This record gives sequence, C-alpha cells and structure tokens, in this order.
Amino acid sequence: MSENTGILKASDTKLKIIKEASALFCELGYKGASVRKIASKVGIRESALYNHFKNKEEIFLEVASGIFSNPFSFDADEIKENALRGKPFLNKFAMQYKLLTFDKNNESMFRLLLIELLQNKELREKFTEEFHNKNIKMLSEGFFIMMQNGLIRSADPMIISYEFLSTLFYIRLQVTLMRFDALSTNSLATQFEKHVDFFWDSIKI
Amino acid sequence: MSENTGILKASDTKLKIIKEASALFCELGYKGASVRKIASKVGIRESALYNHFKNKEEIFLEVASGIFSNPFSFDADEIKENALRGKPFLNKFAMQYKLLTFDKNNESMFRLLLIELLQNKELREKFTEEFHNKNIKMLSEGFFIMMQNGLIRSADPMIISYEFLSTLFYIRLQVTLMRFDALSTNSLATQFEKHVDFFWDSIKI
DNA sequence: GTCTATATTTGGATAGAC
DNA sequence: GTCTATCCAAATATAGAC
Repeated sequence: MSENTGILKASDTKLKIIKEASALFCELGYKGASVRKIASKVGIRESALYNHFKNKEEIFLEVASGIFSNPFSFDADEIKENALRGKPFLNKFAMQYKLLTFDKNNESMFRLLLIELLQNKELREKFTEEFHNKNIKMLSEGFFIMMQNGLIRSADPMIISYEFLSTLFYIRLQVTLMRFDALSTNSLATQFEKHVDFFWDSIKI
Repeated sequence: MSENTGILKASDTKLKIIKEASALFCELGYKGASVRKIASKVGIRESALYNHFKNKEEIFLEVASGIFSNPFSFDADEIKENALRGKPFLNKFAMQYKLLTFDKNNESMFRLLLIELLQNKELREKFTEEFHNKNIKMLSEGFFIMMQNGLIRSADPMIISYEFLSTLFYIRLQVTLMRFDALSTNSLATQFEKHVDFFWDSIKI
C-alpha cells in the first residue's frame, strides 16, 4: 500500500508536468517554454523535473506525441456504407473534422503543430502522414465507391480528395488563428457545412 | 564624396544585416536566430549591430515587413477582362500563386510566416488581410462577373472564392514543407493545374 | 561605425542534503 | 522525489576606446 502511494504520486507529478508543459509549449513554442517556467507551473524545482525526464527534449517529445492521437475513427465498413449514400459521407467526415477543430484539446495540439512544424522534422513527417496521407486514402476510397455507383462525376479520386481535404484544413487554420486571438468565429461557424454543400454540388451527377 | 562613402557603407551594412537576419529568422525562428549568429553572419560584432538597430525586435520587424510585399498585381480592368473569358481567370491567378510558391524569396518569407504566425499578433492580422481577405475580394469580383455572364453556375461568390483559394494555400503549404526537407516536389508540380481543371469543371455551366 | 570588454539575465542541467 | 545551491553556456545589451 505504501509502495503504491509512492508510485502513484510519481505518476501524478509526471502527468502534471506533461499537462503544464503542453500548455506552455502550445503558447510559447519549444524555445519559449523554458524548463524553469514548466517547473514553476508544476510547482516544483527544475531539478525535480529531471527525476521524471532525461531532459527538455524528452518532455517535448512526450507532449508532441499527443498531437496525432485519435484523429478519426472511420472503419472500412463504415466508409463503404456512408459512401454508398453519397453526400452523408462528406457530411460525416466534415463534421468530425469540425469537431476536432473546436475541441479544446485538439486545438492546443494543432497550435503546437503550427508552432513547431518548421522546427521539427519528425513533426513534419507525422503531419504529412496523419493529416494528409491518411485522410486522402480514406476519402479516396469513399469517392471511388461513389464513382462506381454513379453518384458523382468521373475524376481522379485522389484529386477529389485533395480538393475536399484542403478546404477543411484551411477552415481549421482560420478558426484556430481567430480563436487564438479570442476573435468571434461566427463568420466561420457554418463554413464546414457550406463547404460540404458546395463540394457536393460540384461532383454530384 | 567622403561623406557619401560613409553613408553608403552604413546603408550597405544595414542591408546586409537585414539579409542575413532574414535567412536566419526563416531557418531558426525568432528565438533561434540569436543576435550573435546574425552578427557573425554579417561579419561584425554584436555591439556593432546596435548602431543600426535599437534591438533584436527592430531587426525582426524590418525583416517581417518584407513578408507581404507585392503578392499579386491584378488591377480591376485586368480582372474584368480575364473574368469574361472564364477559365483563363482561374489559370492566371493560380499560375501567379504557383510562381510565388516556388520563388526563392517568397518561399523564405512564407516559411517565416509559418514559424512566427502564432507568436506574433501583427503577423496574424497581416496574414488574414493580405493572404486571405485581399485574395477573396479579388476572386469574388471575378466570379461575380462570370456568374453575370452565365459562364458559371449560381453560388455565393465569396464561397466559390474561399473554395478556390483554400486549395491553393494548401498546395503552397505542402510544397513549402517538402522543399524545406529537400524532398522532390514532382508529385505536386502539376497540382496547381489539376486544381484549376477540377475547379473549373465544378463551376462551369 | 566597429571593436574589446563587460554587465546582466535567462536557460539547461547536475550534486548532494533531506 | 523534492529541495537548495551551484555550474556553465548562451543570449541581450551597454560602455568606452579607436
């Protein structure tokens, strides 16, 4: 019992470090979030941090690993099922994207991604894989099925996916920037829906 | 004559500072580009920098002011003329966008923009104005004219513009990231053209 | 206008007591 | 596992000689 208490406390502190470090990295970037500031927010000394992490870089990597956690949760069957219905496929995808955009946790991670994208090669690679390739693949399967079933006009499914995804990303970027400055996102609130409407009209037969 | 020489030399050094600082800021970000590194690249001591700039921030602001210099150069007549022809309007806009994307100087500035976007409010505001609002306005006028002339289907010109612009931005982002890692952009080389083709098929009547 | 020298601050990291 | 104390490096900036 006394052993467990000790272990639990250690884990608690580590979690708190991750949490506070994450907030500081998101706000100030890697360089801006000093070890001192992190320790201070956690409520311990710098030296105590090094009982949980080898160095600053290790803290960052642990925080950064959260950026790409669970983006979407379509499975193959779900894709096929929705794709056969046409527009609902687009709607479901866009609405999940919208949910992520406005989700507090995902928003923080997206900020961190933007801040460190050009400073961290691993982040860029993961970005390409998780934010682009994975989504393009998923969408392409859907559009391919729609095409097969005569729901949409003929075109390269990869191109259609690219066009559909790029606008979603752009909306997300705009929303993130506006929310960063505490600006109202009213004007963008329905942009996801408008995108789906416009896009469906662009490809439907 | 001796006076002019002195003044010219001063100006030369200042220009060189801007140039080297720009390269370093683009590569390392604001915090990463230390005054030491800048001075070293210029070939002078840190202290000498302060004869040309009050402080580091002032150097950065001068560099950052170059980010938004001369993006596009459509005038109202040119817009109208091209819009009346339909697709060439899209092509011209996209090709100018592509040119900027691959232009070495503009590329550096775009990197700097990405690196500092979330660290600098002024940059965000300028970004919204110069990269978004200005382009949306320009495009909207074109699409409005096309709609009036029965060249494209009926829709909100702002929405059409948003859809068209967002993909261009996304391509630019991808290209910039790949070139940053010295990856081949072959797979993206024709993406601008493909975008125009797909988009025109999406709106033409 | 540039240099040497230096002040001052901040940041990352370690040693050793408790 | 946390603390105090301390080290060392790097960064911004200034003073004063040339």
